Amino acid sequence: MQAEERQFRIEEHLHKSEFVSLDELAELLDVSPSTVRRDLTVLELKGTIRRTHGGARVVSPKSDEFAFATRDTHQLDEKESIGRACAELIKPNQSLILDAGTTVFHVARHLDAKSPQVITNSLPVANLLASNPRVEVLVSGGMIYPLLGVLVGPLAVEAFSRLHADVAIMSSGGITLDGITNSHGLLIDIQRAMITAAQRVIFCLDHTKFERRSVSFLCPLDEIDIIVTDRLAPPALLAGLRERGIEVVQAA
Amino acid sequence: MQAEERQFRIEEHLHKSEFVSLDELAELLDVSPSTVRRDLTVLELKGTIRRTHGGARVVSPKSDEFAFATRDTHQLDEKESIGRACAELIKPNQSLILDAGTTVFHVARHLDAKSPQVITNSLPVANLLASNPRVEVLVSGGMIYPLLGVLVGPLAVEAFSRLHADVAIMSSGGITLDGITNSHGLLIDIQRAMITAAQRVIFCLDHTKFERRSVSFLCPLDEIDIIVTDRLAPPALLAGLRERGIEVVQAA
DNA sequence: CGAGTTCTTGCAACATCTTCCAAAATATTC
DNA sequence: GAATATTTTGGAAGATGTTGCAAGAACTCG
Repeated sequence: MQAEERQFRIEEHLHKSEFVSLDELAELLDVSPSTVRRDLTVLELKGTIRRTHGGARVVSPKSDEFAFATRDTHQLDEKESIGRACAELIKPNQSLILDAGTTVFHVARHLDAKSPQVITNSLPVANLLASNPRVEVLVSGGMIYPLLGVLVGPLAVEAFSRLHADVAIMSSGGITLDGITNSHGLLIDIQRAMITAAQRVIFCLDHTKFERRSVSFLCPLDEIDIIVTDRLAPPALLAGLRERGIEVVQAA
Repeated sequence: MQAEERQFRIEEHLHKSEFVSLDELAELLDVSPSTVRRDLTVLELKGTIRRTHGGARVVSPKSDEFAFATRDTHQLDEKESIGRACAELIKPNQSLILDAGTTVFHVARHLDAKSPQVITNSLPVANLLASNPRVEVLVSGGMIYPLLGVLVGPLAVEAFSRLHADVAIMSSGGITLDGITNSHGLLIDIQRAMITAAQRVIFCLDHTKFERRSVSFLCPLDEIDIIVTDRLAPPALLAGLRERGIEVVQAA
């Protein structure tokens, strides 16, 4: 049987059953587990499926929650501790702008009743804080970018360009000594407006973002006040950041 | 069973019962208590549940669904059929403004991919449609009114006063021959802006809203094009509405 | 405070994954 | 069509992840 044929049948099978084990597939396709593994790797790269221990699942299960909230368990520990550490930097009664990244979502979870005013363009963050009567949540307008639940477009940019906050809590796709970069072009304008609207700017970046460059340039380093990261961030780059006057916090 | 599958079933179970004991889960999933503990730790990190001694609870009772979506089972059948009937009135490719009432939420559920452009100030509606990649959802900005998940305030009013749509689908607290009334003062300005922004105005009102007057006046009858209601609406008032040129649809 | 329960931590057994290599299948060249 | 590259496949060794258990710490409740 051809590789493509096999992979097609794996996809097909997954549409029916949400999850398949490796052995199941090996038997179904009558090939060795090794071959199935290779096929799964290809399919995962293609983005049509997601590998798990012992098998594979469809990319988006029936869950109606947003992709990142359920799917993204990458660097979960790191993001969690970054979230806690960043929340600790916030003083009571400060007004905050919250970016739409997955790391910032974890910050929101730790904010609790600390800050009475939060401005965000992230639906997951809005949903999270909506149930907390002690937090006042202002949602920017905008078009929903489906997978991530981010509000984008001119309405969002304008909302931020006309508001003001004490602190902006941001995340992005990459950081080098040349500055911060991010992958989604749609987000760049909004993030720029967020940075401009805030007195202080905090970036939450797990170690995988260091020394990485994404497609679009977001801002130079001198616009950043604090960077919160985890223990595994490369010391060399951290030293460089400190040299430029940026406060670096490493979460436990 | 897979770790993910287990965790999904734990979440699912918790949505039903608010609290589960460790032993209960261990038996349900047929794994050791240790494994359940580990799953709970992961889920807590993800933020979907909260661990307690001896088990786990939902993160905050009915947090991810807004009050009305769970609590309001009043006239559920009626609202459901009104929702369906109203959705049928929409022609493909019309742009819609969706109000934040519970009845309108049911309309959204039946829209499917009919209308590629939806504008709303309701978080529940936004969440609902966000997972549908074929619908373009524009969210008005605004402050979250916690219990209902409605976006209110100047940002919301302004968003609607600067947008335009073919149809506005509205609901409210009461209707008489004198016009439409609603209870939340905060919503009045926004609803007025919605009505102004739309070419045609549809009101979805179950029979309990008829001959009732709420605190604030919203609009006179001549701004309404269509009213969708259920079988139990009082015929006298319906006749009066028809006399004034309003199209009345009674859902089965 | 103390008895009982529940939680954390470290550990060993087991399953699964990755990496590498040799055999088989397929493609390419002359 | 034979000889030689290239790709694909299956398997083995070692790394990594997962699970259940037990001992000690921490918590709950009377």
